[in-house]
Amino acid sequence: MHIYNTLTRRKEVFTPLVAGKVSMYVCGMTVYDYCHLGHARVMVAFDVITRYLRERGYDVNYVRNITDIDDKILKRADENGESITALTERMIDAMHEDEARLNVLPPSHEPRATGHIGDIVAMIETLIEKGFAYPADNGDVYYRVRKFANYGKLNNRQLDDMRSGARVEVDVHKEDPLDFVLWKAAKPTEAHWSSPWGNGRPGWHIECSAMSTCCLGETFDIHGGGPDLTFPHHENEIAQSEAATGKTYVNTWMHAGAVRVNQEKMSKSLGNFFTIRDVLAEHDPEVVRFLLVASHYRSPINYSVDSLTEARKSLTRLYTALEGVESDAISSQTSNYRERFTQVMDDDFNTPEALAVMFELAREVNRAKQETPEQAPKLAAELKQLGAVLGLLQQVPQTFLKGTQQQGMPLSESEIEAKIAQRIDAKANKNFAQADAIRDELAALGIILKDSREGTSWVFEAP
RNA sequence: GGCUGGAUGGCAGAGUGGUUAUGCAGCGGACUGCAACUCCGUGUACGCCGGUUCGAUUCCGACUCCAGCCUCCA
Repeated sequence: MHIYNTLTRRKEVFTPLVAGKVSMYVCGMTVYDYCHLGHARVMVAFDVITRYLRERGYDVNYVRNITDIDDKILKRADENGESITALTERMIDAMHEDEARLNVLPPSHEPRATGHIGDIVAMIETLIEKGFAYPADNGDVYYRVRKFANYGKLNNRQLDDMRSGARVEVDVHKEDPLDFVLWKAAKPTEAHWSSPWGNGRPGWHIECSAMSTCCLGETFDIHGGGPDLTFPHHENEIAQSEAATGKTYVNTWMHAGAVRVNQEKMSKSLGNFFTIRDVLAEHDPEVVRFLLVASHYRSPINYSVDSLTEARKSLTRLYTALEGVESDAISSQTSNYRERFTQVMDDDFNTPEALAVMFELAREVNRAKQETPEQAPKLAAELKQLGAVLGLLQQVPQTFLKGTQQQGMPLSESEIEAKIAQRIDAKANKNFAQADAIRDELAALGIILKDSREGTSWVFEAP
């Protein structure tokens, strides 16, 4: 199995530290606002990775943190006139709701920064003892970047290049402009914890070093996150952890590609983001998930309503293949399709190729349905099983196809069924004009009828 | 300015040193009362210029353009 490692900039054979086990940490959300599609990308990407690793027999310990103390949280809570805890709890609940709707399985552990202040303080103390950090006279504690020889290795960056291009404000309390904060002194009215350096709160980067070490050990297999975290966040994590432990922090670094809108990165600072809940208010969550899985996890993906429409059509094809076939049969034998699926997923989780295999299998199912019906359930079951690895195709086909998850259904199911019954009568009486009129009437509303030997079924496609 | 990626057919999106990706859309046929669904068949492709090679979309170099990071952002 090969995984692309951001650190070495190439695909490498994946060998976990402990045979059969995978330790994985992914940077999660800072909970001051609702999650947007960029967050969804990371959630879904690492959900697929986890599902696939488990499918391959690995025991995966998947840790994804929650940053629940941070400047933006303080600011937002203040603006809203609510307590920090009220804000973060509200956003954490919303996040869990969003991911459940996207069929993202919960991580094995979800540590919160505020739950690990002791570990954070201990790590900072170690860094000070080893000379990699220093308390400043304003109560902050900083990391001494130039002391860490390998600084920049994840981003292939030279310290002096950075200095010339640095746009960071020069902080008089720092020894060097590149130094970053580990512990931030609190103003008297701000939320704080006590520490050897006075009341304060952790800097952003240190919490991930502390929590990952705490949950997974000093060295672990995979560290993941969004595309904008390689610098400075992950670079700083390496500096902190490797200075503190003297050991390799992470073997494989994985980063998801950006979600774009109009070819520009979707981000908080650009203000061009769509929240997950806004998108799900109008689209079936599985369609959104399909869209995210239809591109390779490292590729940028451009979001638009058209791309969702495309995703819905593609997914409709897969569900159409499953429609009207028993798909819960258990088949233990390894087929050619499953082998190919495994082969492409083994190559850095190539989900677009995996879907291509599934589309070919869907064609095979459709063929079987009309030529060798006794073979169809086995093939359909396999398609559904492969879908499960990607977190797709687990709905009852009719449920998906009838679009009950979708907004804008103009008629109730019973009303539609009544129309269909009328049309069947008309057809039985050879009154094709009336039958066609009913079909056209429904089609105008986005309800497409499909006749088959078993009767008439329908699909809802928003007009 | 430094560092990363990328440029594929009408659109989306994989991949490969010589042979069909896949999906959507298009076209022809089968099925159908007519359609839809489904099936069968089918067209348009690898930014630009050089190099390596028997042969490059695929490897190497230059160029152009796009995106990301270098500041909080997934």
